[in-house]
Amino acid sequence: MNIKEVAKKAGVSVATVSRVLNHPESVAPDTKQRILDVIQELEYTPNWFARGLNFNKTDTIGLLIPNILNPSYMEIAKGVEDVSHQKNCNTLLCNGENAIEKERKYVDILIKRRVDGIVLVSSLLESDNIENITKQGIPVVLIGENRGDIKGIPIVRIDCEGASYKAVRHLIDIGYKDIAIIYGSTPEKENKRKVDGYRQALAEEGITEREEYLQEAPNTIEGGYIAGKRLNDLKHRPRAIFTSSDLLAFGAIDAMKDHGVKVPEEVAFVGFDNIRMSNLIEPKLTTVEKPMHKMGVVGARLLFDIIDTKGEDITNREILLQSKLKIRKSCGHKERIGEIF
Amino acid sequence: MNIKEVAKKAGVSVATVSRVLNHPESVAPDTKQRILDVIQELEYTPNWFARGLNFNKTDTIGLLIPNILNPSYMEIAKGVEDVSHQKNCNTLLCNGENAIEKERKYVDILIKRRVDGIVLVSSLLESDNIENITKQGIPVVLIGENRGDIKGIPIVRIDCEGASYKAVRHLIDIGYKDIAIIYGSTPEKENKRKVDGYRQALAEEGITEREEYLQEAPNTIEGGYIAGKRLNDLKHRPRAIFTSSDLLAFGAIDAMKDHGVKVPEEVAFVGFDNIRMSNLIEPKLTTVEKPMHKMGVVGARLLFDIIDTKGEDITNREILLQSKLKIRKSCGHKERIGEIF
DNA sequence: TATAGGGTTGTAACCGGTATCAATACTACA
DNA sequence: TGTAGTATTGATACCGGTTACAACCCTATA
Repeated sequence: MNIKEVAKKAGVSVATVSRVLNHPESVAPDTKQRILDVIQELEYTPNWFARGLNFNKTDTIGLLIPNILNPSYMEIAKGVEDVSHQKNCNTLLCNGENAIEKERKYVDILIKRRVDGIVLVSSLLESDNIENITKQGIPVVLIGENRGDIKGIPIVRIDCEGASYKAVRHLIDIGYKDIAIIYGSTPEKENKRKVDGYRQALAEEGITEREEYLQEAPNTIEGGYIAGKRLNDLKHRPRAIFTSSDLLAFGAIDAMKDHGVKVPEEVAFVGFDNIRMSNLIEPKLTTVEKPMHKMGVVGARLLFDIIDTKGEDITNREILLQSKLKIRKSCGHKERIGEIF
Repeated sequence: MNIKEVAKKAGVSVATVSRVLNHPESVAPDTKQRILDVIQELEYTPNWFARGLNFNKTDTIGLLIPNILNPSYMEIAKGVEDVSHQKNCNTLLCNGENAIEKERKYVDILIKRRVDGIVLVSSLLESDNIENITKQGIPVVLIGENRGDIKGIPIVRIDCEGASYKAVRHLIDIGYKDIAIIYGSTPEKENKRKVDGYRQALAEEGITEREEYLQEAPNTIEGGYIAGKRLNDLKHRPRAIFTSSDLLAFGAIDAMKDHGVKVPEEVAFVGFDNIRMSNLIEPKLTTVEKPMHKMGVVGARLLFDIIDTKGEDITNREILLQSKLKIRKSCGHKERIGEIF
């Protein structure tokens, strides 16, 4: 089942067989046909390793996401995979599990496997880790918030801070003042920005910030539940809660329901991401629509641009996609709020 | 950055360097240390392809699932990945997108890449496709329903038919008679079994089956919505709906709400899978608890058993995991049902 | 002192391909 | 007919490792 067998059976040299596969135009038509027939008959496919050894190319990209059970990341992954598949390229999906050591380990593996490029989604990695990748000649593209100190690496993101500002601003506009935030503990930088946006909206309105209204939690439904419960246990309970992800909102809303607190009548909610489930829960969740699939697509395209052009000055590019607030029932209505507060 | 450089710098032959990496016990301690120092200094890692060419082993398994946006499959994937990662093995996650051609294409890629084994989750592939894999000496394990005609391939599954029977039986027990089913169009075999379980429960009770109560739909929230709407538009509307997945239930419940039909007062629901979201929607969904993560773990362990032992008569094994009905609010209460019907 | 045997190392064949270069055959043209 | 030019093919070095085998050194024993 190797090239020698094919060559022997077709009565040619291995070079000719190799040529049929790589430069078919340079082989006489009848010889070519004979060889192709033998290839088909023997179901021969060139050895993956041998090819790699010569070409040093794998037609594989690495995709590292923080958590494969988080639909928001999976939608980004889907976008990346769609492009990658279309480019006849395989995707090695790695699950960082919100742990920097695991991310590092995966990156090492990806480098070892000589992937053609790497997409990092909301990565926890620090700049020297990432530089280490590019130093090996492997292109990298970031999707989601940057750690801030990483320069020269192309990135696709949304304006988290601005989006959060607008979300909280909306709560203020419809009458809320006691607004809390539940933000994920990872990725740190991204959530810091969301907190910044929240703070800015409050500050602008002269609302003094309460420290106990800032709740950090693991970015999961369970995390949201715990943080929601904590907020609910406060003496001075918030009337509205902004969460840095929809999952956190789901958990917090569940906590409210479990403790007999009505949403949105007693506590309003605004989430972040607009995952598919966000308009299926009760009440439908007002949330920041993050163009997840598109982020994946754009990020992957950018990566392939760099791979195909060997990266001629595409680096340093930053692509900012638009997000917008999707207003649903979970933050109540102006009229009703007027009645209640 | 190749083995020659290391050898030169350490003043030894390439063979000795290679030995340090593969059979360190056969190298004199001081030589070994000197070489290790050079390796560290030069940040040398053996070329992936060259190693593969010699060992014909990739430390990679392939994992093919029908849809990466379906949380039910992702939980299985997580289980597989957990084991694989623990085994120091990489996982190549492939998204079949519910299309047999895409599955075939991915399997070809996985074979070409000489993965050490393949896990197929609820695959659409036919027996000859799968035999083609094992013929190449690549172990395969199936998770989820079998197509029925595939023999000699180990499989981890639950009793879909029995679970569905019990689910519908529960609806009957609490007083429902007009029970519809919404089942996913893929994977065909799995859903056929669920329909069989549904039918059996009805037949046992002498309830005549209505053809219009059998609704097939793509296994997504959107599919559930459409099927739910269709059922709702019937002249003789069902009083209870069993769905072959939670996603379908979510969509159908959403359709009911949009059309002002109360759940569970006017239509009861029972889903299948028990994905994380199923007890967050309103009303909390009664559903068949499928041990997804465990299925992934068990399936992956089985695969590694076969890989490690070169498959000595482990084939033919079938592991049946237990599922149970998780009763929540979406199918109403006996008392209340008594009032309504 | 000669020799057997273990420990350590180097040489070179090999894994399965690709690509360079030279060799050959064939054509066209002077 | 001689020769240049082109099309086609084969022999072989090479990609970067692993490993069988041989060679060497050294020590222990007869």
